[in-house]
Amino acid sequence: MSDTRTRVLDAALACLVCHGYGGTTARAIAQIGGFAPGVIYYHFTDLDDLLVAALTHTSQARAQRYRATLAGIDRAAPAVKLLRELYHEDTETGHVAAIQEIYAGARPGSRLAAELAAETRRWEELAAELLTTLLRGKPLATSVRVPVVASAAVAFYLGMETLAHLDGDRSRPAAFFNQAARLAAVFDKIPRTRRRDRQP
Amino acid sequence: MSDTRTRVLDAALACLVCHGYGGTTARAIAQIGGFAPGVIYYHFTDLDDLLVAALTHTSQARAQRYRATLAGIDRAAPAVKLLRELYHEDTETGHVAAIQEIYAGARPGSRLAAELAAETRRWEELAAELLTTLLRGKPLATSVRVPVVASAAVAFYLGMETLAHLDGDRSRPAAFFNQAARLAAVFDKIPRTRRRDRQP
Amino acid sequence: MSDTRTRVLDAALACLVCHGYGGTTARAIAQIGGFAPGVIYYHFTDLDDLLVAALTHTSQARAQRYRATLAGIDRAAPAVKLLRELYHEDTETGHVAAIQEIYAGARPGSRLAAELAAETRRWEELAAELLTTLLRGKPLATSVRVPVVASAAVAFYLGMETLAHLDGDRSRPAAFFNQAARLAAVFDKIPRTRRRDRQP
Amino acid sequence: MSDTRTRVLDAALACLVCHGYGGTTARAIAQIGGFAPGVIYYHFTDLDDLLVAALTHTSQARAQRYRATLAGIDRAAPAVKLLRELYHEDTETGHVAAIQEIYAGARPGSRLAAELAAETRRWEELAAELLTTLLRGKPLATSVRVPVVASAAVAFYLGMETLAHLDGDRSRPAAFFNQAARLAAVFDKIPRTRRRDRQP
DNA sequence: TATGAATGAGGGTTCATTCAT
DNA sequence: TATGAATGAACCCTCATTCAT
Repeated sequence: MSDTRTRVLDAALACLVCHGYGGTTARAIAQIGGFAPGVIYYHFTDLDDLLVAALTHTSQARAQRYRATLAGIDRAAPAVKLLRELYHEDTETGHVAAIQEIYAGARPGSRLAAELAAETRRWEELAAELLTTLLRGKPLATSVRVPVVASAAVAFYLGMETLAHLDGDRSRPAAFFNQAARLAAVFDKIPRTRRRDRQP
Repeated sequence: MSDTRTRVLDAALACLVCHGYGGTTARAIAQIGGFAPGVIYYHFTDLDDLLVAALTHTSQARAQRYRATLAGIDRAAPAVKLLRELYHEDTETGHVAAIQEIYAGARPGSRLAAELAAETRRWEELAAELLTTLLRGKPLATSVRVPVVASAAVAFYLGMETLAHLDGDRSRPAAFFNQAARLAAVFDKIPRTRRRDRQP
Repeated sequence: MSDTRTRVLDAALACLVCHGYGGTTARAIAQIGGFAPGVIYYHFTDLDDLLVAALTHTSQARAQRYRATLAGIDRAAPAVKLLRELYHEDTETGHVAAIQEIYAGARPGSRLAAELAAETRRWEELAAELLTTLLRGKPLATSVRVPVVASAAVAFYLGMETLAHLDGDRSRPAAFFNQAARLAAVFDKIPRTRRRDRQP
Repeated sequence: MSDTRTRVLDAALACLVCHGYGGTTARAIAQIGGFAPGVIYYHFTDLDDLLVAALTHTSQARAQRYRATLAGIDRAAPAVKLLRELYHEDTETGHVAAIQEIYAGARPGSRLAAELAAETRRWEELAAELLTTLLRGKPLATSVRVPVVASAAVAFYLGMETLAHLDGDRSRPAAFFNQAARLAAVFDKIPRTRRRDRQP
């Protein structure tokens, strides 16, 4: 909770964004944050430990924002619109870039990877909630395993970000959202057949 | 074309798979390949140079295999079946794992990143060809920008692999292919409205 | 100003003396100084940076000593006597040997070479001051361009050291100083024709 | 005597000139000469061995040229004029630059250093011969130990070259020769007192 | 006689981490 | 609580040299 601790966390995220996982060294973080490298080891046992903390820090803050924004949305078109805005926020805050770097760098088996996997599951759950609401009463619902498609959505989001990151081309995500909006319009025209689901 | 050159390439790919991008050091590659680290620098100017060569090596070999396998397929169900098999090959050969590590590690702006972006475009083209064939005559075709969806497919494939890689869980891709098979069955039932497209 | 910084500087000079320019590696310096190689890079950005610092360090200290010792000397015989003593100090402190190695190793165009050239100009100026004083009022003065002869003196000193260094033969400089003393005696017998020069 | 052997020698000298002692590696020499690095080790046991051979190769050729050109010269002014021309040749052929690099790089105690010392002695002898002729019958001769001044001349020549090399400034040698010409004119005006020396 | 592949030691440099202050 | 100096392992890469061909 110390003020410095937060500064370190923020510096680590900023460092991931501008130097990448490989460039996120103790010295680089310290320089960005304007403190001595030793400080890191006062508040965290490890660089790995710091990264884990930074990951949950940003991920949970964003998840909360997503949940709050998407609450009550049950139609695809507005959902896509809001997601586009949220994604825009993600890029502005640097959240996605940082997370993406962690995905890139986390060694399977490490604590960081484990934490990242856990965080990923939370996002899959969030996506599943939204999907469930959107599919309620739709005939397509019978062909769709919600958790699987939720997971696929997260995977896609991650892959999209990886590609965007690679060549710094933000036009791809924009095209994706346009395409999604088009499909959402089609989807929203499919009538709901059943009214009473889940919550009796 | 030297024999050793190929050994170095293969060792680099193997190293990416088992040590990750960050662990793909000259020494690690040499140890895996059973040669002296200096050999690398005899055949390649740089580690970056080696990685670029390894990337195109495996990527183009796989692309050729995909193209050959998917030639002439115009229905979704068999396409999904073949893609599942091809993906299985990818994991067996280590191709995806290696590529995924390169995506993870390539610094934007580096030659490696540029090469990777170029390679990505080739895969997007391949996906676009398949999609075009599948969508031919379908009413959905009007709502779909083929290049965008092709690009999305590549992004999804990449993200899926990243997630699978993270926790070593291969069940996710399996679930994805199952879900895809289900949707493919639905898709294939949609009748083609137009018979004579593109090739008269 | 840190204590260690000075230790690194001294170790670098000592290393130049006993291992030569080519043998002045980070590791060799560290071993001589009794510290870890990494220390060098904590205090200096580069080996080149260290060498530049070491050069100015020793050169300016010696220049000051020369200037102080030779102040007010206006006759050749005592000048030669003092120069012989100063040269003896140079060899004892290792100053000449170190400088000579830097002359030998500095690549033209490098920062080290530039710094060395600047330092050389300072020595030429010092020599010019002495020469001016010695020549004041002598008829020979009309045949002598002071800056050129000063420059020649520095060149000679450097070459003499290079030769002495080559075979470790200190008898050559001794012979040179003897010869210089003999010529100085001749020179001092030439009467000054003009009394009132420069400073009235 | 093999043709290739000479090519290797020339390549080594050329390499010294353009890459310096430190850059005179087996590979660099081979590249300049247009042959495989292995060739060097066929004709020479060592890089050191090659440099020794290259040293004597160029040094003796130049010494012969100097001796032939200066034969019979007994007055200072023409001697300086010829030396200036010879020096110009030295720079054009790259002879001095190469030799200077060897002086710079030869480790004391090495065979190369020993050979260089021997070669230096030969140049000192050559200088002594010229000096003896010039001083014959001059009153100054009594104050001058010919071998010492000859040695000093060689040292000066070497130092001059080192300085010229450092900043690529060829104006210094030019100024030196001008100054020498002026002093030579003065010197030549001193009358010879004795007529019958050495050769009866 | 010449080649090109290969080796392994050692070069400069960076980094996570520790520790006295 | 924070600092900055220090460590030592490891990294990428180069080199003299060897050797099969």
